[in-house]
Amino acid sequence: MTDTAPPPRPARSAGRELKEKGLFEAARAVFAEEGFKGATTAEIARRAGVPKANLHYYFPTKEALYRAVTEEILTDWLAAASSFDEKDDPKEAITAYIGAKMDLARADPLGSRIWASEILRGAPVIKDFLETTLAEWLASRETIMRRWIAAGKIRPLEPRYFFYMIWATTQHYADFEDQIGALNGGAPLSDEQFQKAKAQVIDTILLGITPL
Amino acid sequence: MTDTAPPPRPARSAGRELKEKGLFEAARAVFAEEGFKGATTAEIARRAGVPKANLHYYFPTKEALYRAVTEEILTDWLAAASSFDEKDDPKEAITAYIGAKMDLARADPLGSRIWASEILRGAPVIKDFLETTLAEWLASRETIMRRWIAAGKIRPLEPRYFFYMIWATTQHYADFEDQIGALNGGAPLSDEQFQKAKAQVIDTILLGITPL
DNA sequence: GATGGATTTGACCAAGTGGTCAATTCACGT
DNA sequence: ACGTGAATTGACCACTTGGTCAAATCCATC
Repeated sequence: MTDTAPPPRPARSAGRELKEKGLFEAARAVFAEEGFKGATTAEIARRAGVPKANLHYYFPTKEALYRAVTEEILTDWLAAASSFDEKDDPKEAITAYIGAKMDLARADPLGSRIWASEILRGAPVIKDFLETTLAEWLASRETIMRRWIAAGKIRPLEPRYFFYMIWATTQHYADFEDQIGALNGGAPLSDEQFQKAKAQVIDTILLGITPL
Repeated sequence: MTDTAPPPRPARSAGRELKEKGLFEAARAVFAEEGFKGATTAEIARRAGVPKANLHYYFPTKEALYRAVTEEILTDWLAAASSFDEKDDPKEAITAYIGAKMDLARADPLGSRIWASEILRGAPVIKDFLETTLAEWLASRETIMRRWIAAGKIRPLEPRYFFYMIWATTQHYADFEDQIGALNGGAPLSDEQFQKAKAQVIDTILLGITPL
């Protein structure tokens, strides 16, 4: 993920990677808050504590930085998605998947927000990912779901709308963290609250797809 | 909604309201795509087909325009929310509410996207609404839900996480319309597809909260 | 058709934008 | 100590930003 565009050749210095990481994280925060267009390289550099010119030494353009940030997010998404495949039993697979997605939303809300912001502006950068990798992932899991339906393990439903519900709900805890906080007396969800929410999401969805 | 800041007094001209409406709608589109900071008054004026200086005649600042847009969205949200209260039976009330929220997402995706974008940037403009009106709405509906739980009409659960699931899922169909389209072969959901999705969301959530 | 306020708009401005560049400083092998 | 390439950064540039303004135009009423 850090080999997107290293200006010179071997890129060995540990200090270099550290600074690159600082800019990378600052960029995540600013892109998450302001979106691609609203984010400014000056603000990113300021948060990373480096002069703006130095940012452009590590990342030639704002878009290169944004693409680097974006790529990592897609990787994380796929990693969480793989937890769907670890079990053959629908209940276990879905429990693991929702749990992984909830944990990802909790651990990396910025990633989820950048994704959301990217979709809101028409997904210019990740459209290809959506149309190929994500579409394939979805299609193959739809096949699995339909097998479960045929086996009577879950009730008949359109698998894709089922996944949309999972994506929406889990990502809501990242994207709308501020709204949830405002409704929680101004404080973000505690770990206990979050665990309870996670359990409830899992229970509700599992119950919602049981055969009648 | 149009009385936010009418420069002169009686504001009677029909032409005036029409032009204001044009700017208003253009602003909705641009704010939805680019967020508050990313949106430019020049772009809004361009889409509305008027010179930028004219925009500033009707709306003195970009923020005034944004606030006008935002206010209408909150009104629409509350209108849809009221459908929760029309029935005493949980099944009917929840069905009506989810249906209304899905229909709103379908009819006005821009409003939902502006809301999402506003939350993503920390909700500076609607924070007060979240902490007062929305918090009160939620608290009072939580009371209703707990009554249903006590009566054994729905299974025990934390009402607020239940509502988050509804909000997340319904708004997903607006905020992530482009993603859904990309996963639908590049075309937005047809009316039939959308109706099916709506029905499935309602069925899954209702089933997910039935007493065991 | 003259009056006067409502409306329109091109020109303009100070501040901010992404990005460049040359001059400097640093780290390290010799 | 020296040389060399990597890394740093202040100054700068062309362009865009939100917003202003005064001059022009419209239009209902007299």
